[in-house]
Amino acid sequence: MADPAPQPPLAFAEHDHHHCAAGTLAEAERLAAERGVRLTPVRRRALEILLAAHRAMGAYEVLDRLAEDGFGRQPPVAYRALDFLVEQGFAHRIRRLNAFAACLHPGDDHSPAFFICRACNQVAEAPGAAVRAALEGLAEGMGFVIERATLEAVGLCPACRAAAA
Amino acid sequence: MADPAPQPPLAFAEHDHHHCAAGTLAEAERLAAERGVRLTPVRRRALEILLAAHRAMGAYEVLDRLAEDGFGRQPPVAYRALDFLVEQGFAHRIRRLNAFAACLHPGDDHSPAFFICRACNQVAEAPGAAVRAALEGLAEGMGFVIERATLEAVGLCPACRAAAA
DNA sequence: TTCTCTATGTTATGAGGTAACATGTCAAGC
DNA sequence: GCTTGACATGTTACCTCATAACATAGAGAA
Repeated sequence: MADPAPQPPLAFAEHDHHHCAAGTLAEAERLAAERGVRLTPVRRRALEILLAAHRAMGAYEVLDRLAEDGFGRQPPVAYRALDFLVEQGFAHRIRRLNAFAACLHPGDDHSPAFFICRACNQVAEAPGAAVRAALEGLAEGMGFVIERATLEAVGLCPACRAAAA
Repeated sequence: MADPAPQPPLAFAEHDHHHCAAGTLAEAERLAAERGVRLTPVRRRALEILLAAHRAMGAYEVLDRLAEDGFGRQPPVAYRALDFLVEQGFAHRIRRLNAFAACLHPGDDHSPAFFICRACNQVAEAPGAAVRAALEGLAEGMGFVIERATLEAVGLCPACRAAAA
């Protein structure tokens, strides 16, 4: 997975990353306690890794970091932690990239849309309510009941578009 | 890939399948000629297989059928044919299923949305223009330029919903 | 304490996907 | 009619992603 550009901002807009990561982690802890699920060391560490990277990461990449920290080095270790995070809405799976990314708004609206820059691989998360509504409109017409939706766009982020021009 | 239900209809509505398959194949041939690209035997056969199955199929499953018909039995044989079909808009890739499905409206609007029934694995294709527009709205706000979009919903089709109730 | 449920760790294997190179085929131009 | 170049097909070999199945260990309830 190439990573040529020097870390363009996440929502394609500058922000204080350390602050947002710490806040999100705290929020995840609060939600886990509230829901009676356990944010165990591996799970917590996996979330920290995703938050620190601030980009989509493959499961095996997360696994390597976990192994460095003394956790198991077999694939299920990473997949289990990541699956937990996704179930709880603390992370998202980006199917187009076979990768995972920390969720920046745990607890909110959970049909986010993703914008994936094909040049720098950055992923931006946007509230997908409007898109979801449009999809629901189609579904109703055919009697289909939506449970989960994958909304992913591939293209160029502002920075890479400027660089390419 | 389980296939428990007895082939519910594609757009979740009854229709003459042989007719729609033949028509789509003819249309694909016409478009290929018009565009100056070659719908060679493997490619044509791959499309026939997808049309006949009338559901999403994994690349290796398509490969098995191609091999039975005397084509190569190595993965690239299937992937190349399928990639061609996707490029030309004769088929779609369903990321959620790691699978491919014939397009029923080659030549039309090509940002279709897919509805995947988790019970019977049927996939319905719907014109995604409205959904696409909503996504464009989000993208504009952040200066992102969309090139391709993946719009996939997982849920229950009318038949399976009725069966489950 | 003991039982049970959940989480972690390991082995092994399945499924999806591609790079690189050799061979074949067809049509355009000499 | 031969050559050449572009594109298509076939093969080997390999990579990445993902999960099934089973063993072990901790945490919390009775």
